[in-house]
Amino acid sequence: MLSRNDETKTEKDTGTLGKAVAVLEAIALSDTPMRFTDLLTRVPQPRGTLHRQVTNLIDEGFLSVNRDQTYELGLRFLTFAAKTWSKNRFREVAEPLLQQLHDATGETIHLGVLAGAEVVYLDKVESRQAVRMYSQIGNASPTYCTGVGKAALSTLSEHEVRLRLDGVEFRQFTPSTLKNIEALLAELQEIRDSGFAFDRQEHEPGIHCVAAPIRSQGGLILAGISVTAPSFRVSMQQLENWAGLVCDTAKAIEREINARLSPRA
Amino acid sequence: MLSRNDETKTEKDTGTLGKAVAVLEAIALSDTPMRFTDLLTRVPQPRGTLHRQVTNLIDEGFLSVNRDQTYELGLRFLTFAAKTWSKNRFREVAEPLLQQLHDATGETIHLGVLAGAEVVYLDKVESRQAVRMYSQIGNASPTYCTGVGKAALSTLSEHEVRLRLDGVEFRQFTPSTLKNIEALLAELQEIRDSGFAFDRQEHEPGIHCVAAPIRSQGGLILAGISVTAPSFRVSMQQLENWAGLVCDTAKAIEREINARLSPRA
DNA sequence: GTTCAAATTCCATTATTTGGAACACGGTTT
DNA sequence: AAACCGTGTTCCAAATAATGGAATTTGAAC
Repeated sequence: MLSRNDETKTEKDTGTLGKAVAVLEAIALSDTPMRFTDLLTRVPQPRGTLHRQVTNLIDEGFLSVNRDQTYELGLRFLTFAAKTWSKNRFREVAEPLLQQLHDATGETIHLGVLAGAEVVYLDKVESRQAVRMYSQIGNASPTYCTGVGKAALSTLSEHEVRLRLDGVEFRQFTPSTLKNIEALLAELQEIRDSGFAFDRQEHEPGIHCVAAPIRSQGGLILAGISVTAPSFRVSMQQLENWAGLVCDTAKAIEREINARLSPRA
Repeated sequence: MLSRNDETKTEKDTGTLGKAVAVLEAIALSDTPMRFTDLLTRVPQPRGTLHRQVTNLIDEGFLSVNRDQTYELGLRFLTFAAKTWSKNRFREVAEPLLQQLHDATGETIHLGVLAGAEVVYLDKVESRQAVRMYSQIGNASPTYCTGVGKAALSTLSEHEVRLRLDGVEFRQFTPSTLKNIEALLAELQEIRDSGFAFDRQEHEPGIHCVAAPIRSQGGLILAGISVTAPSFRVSMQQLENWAGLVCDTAKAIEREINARLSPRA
């Protein structure tokens, strides 16, 4: 569908709602507590306007104020997220298969889906809940340095990948993080050939993984699963040995999803 | 715009935003997948209007469409929730103390805050992650049948409680669920006297707990913590023994919060 | 190929948001 | 005490974005 400006990207302010979201993002992205005036400097809006928006967001529970007049994201997000998560059909279908993969490997399993230029983690299976709960689920990570991200991107054409990552900066998390879009495209081609992706400590030092892509609903959902492990305990060789298993699981999830979602059941 | 009841409580539609939220709630509350026409029957809006609202919500990532044209809550909620949770100062401060309480009792600890007539769980500490992650955190439960809920309510006057619970139906989850506001008020008085609350299998059969209230930021935050256990393993007597510990922890959290939040640090 | 219901788009009307400026409040300085 | 300043809050005519009835497209079933 030909929208207003199609050639570039998703546009900014979807009217009133878009502006409200801009406020929420400003608060979400800052790492220091924000007072009203701080917000004012980050959101290009006059005082009166911003104040009313903030008030509305508070009324709806998407923001809350501390006594020192700093703002925090509101509990409403937790409530909605709980519903989002528990009712997500994709996650629901994948869950038992992720569990199987965990049982087979003994390592942490991630399920992530592509959202714009990032990958959002939808589920995680691990034995000991060492890390706190929301630590990973819901997290948005870059695509270019994660196994799941690269796997998911590999289902797209070079052109589509360029479009999607347009303007994304290749932040160097570790020495092995890919440097630019060309390096990424080259690796994506390898992934297309082999059917699976590695993250060779590209996002976090000492952590690597093997991942496989999932493409569902005729490309509406692009996702991936991975087996993640610390490099001191699990070798690259071991990851390679798991690759087939990961791919099989991905394919199985794909089949399940398409079976359950294609008809209007 | 003549709203129904203006003088009593918070009103409904905070303009455009409120309507958008109404759409999201309609989708969140239904247990069956919703198509466009289904939505139309639940949200009192003309086709054109609703359609544009839905489109905007999709653009922002708060909704997503499946191929069969059913709607789901979008991943954006997970992303925001992850931020909400990890940056929540209250939770952050309480966390180590909850952990201590868990170590001392060996049972599941909940931290919940009052939001309107409900209590939303902010954190949970348990040894084995038997239940899946979003199972409890972010969940909104009634106040009148949960330990945390009753504890939190006990910090309010009778009048305030009546206001807050105005229009809330006392759903009978179990035989011991409180029947009405009078029964609740009577019990709240006992809780005020003793300083702690019980949930005597009032929400879920076989599950009971002991809870204590937390009041912070001059009443801006009303919350509670609880030690929850299955009744077959932990007796009411044991819960009573823990009551003092729970109260102490609640008080400790209260002090921590007030120390950290009162000045404009 | 036709039919029908559902989803989507259109656009003049209308209601809501806007934003500048005035007001209120708490703390600090003269 | 009084003037001051940096906040946050409220107001209201003007501007803009949302509205909703009707027309158009889509797509599945016959």
